[in-house]
Amino acid sequence: MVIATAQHFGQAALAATTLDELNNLLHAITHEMGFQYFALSHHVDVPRAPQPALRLHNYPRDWEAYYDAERFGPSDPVHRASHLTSVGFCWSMLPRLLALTNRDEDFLARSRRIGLIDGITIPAHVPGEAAGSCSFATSWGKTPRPEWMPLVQFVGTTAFESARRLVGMRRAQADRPRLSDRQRDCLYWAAQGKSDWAIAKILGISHETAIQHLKEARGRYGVGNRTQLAIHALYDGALSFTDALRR
Amino acid sequence: MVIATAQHFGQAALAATTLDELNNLLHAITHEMGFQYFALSHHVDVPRAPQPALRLHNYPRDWEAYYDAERFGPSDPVHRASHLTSVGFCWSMLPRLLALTNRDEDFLARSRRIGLIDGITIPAHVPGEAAGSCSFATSWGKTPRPEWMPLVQFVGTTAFESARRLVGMRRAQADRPRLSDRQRDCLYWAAQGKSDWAIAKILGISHETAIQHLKEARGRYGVGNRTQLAIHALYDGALSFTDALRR
DNA sequence: TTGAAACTCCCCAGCTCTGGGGAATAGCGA
DNA sequence: TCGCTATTCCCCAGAGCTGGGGAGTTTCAA
Repeated sequence: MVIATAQHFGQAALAATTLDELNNLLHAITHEMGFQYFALSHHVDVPRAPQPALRLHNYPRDWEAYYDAERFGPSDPVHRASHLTSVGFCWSMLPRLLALTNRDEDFLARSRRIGLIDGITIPAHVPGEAAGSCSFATSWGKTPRPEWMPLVQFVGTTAFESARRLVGMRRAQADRPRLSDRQRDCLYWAAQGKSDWAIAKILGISHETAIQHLKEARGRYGVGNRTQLAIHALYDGALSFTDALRR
Repeated sequence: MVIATAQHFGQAALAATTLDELNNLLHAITHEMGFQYFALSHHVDVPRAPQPALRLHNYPRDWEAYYDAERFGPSDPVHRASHLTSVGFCWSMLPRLLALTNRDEDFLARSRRIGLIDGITIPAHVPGEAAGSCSFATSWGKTPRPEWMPLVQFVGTTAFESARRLVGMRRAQADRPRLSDRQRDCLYWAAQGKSDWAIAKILGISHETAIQHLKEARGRYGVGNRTQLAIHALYDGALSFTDALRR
């Protein structure tokens, strides 16, 4: 019974006390759902990450070495696609989700060659933390069963949450920079490509004041230019894409 | 059969062409899952939001007026809790998820008084977009059935994704510019705050070449500065936050 | 009342970015 | 072979951004 499987996994995963335990649970459920491989990770350059990052998987060993050597952690097309949606997706739908570069194609071809034929990736995002996902992959001949999607979605999300708790990912709301209203106003327009001068006109303040607000905003985020300022604000939700893309 | 219900909803939701259609689907599934109310929304001050924000619900009308008057959109404790996790949670567990202020307690008490006794909220985050969630609530006497959690999780996530697509949160694939590998390399570093000169050093090319690649990249996206270039590339997945935030 | 924070305004030097040109090489497919 | 794209390199002028100063008001909470 599918729903019982899900429930059982959910309870076990959230009760797990070590990553090893979770790893074993993932092994079992992966096969139970008809997959051969799983990979649960943060989308960072794991060996070089400054913060502890998640990575649990049973992909072939060669693959991990290749992956790290090429630093795919942050630019893996599957991961990039998972940043665009809140639901799980089949790898076969990648070309419809984003424009693949030559490198992406090479990467995917290579993955297939070592046995990762098709898979499903479940995104897992928590504002202010590194993006992550939980993938399940099939090898030769097998294809993911679409009717199991609800189960896969639940398992992936639950597994990720369990892992997050186990490595103590939760970041304090406190250490997130807070912008003042005026700083956000200026950033809002800056993110739309307006110059300091234009922002000043729009807000009805002097050129120097607009400069001052953005200077202060950069300081709060500890960055040295507008581009990084906008990116950080987007990431922590101070700014949204719908704010930034209306030109 | 639970899994069939989920599957059917998933297909219908992702095939829906209007918010009305989705609204009807949510009505139906809400009752099918044993709830009375649903609310799918972006966590913003909806009536004052500069950009279109999602909000579909069948909560009592009084509630919406109260909610907007008090500007709970961004500070609703249920929403705040949903920013701390990637899985759904029961409202009854709120006190274990965050420290509730007096205002929070008042808000929850008032919600209960008008018939929102208990509920489950499924977070839905996409990096760079306003945070959101999909909640299902019960009225008098009924309590959420924990064994339906996997189903609720799936339905909530899928409904949110469907709504996101319907309000055009995501741009069509067709008009998405494609960057060359080298352009993306330059942008990758530019998004990390590197100057043209630094990018050139890193990639081992001349200063002028780096400038040229970024010039061309701006042209492809039809934007006039680095900030907008980075934002557009982040939005369409050519660049990921983990690329950009690794300083 | 004291202080902190927000908001406002000003100056300047120097670095960085942008848009306008031009041009050569290599590869790939029609 | 021709044309297209990607990649590399170069010059320049002007606009824009950044970091370093300083300084006034208001508001709100301790």
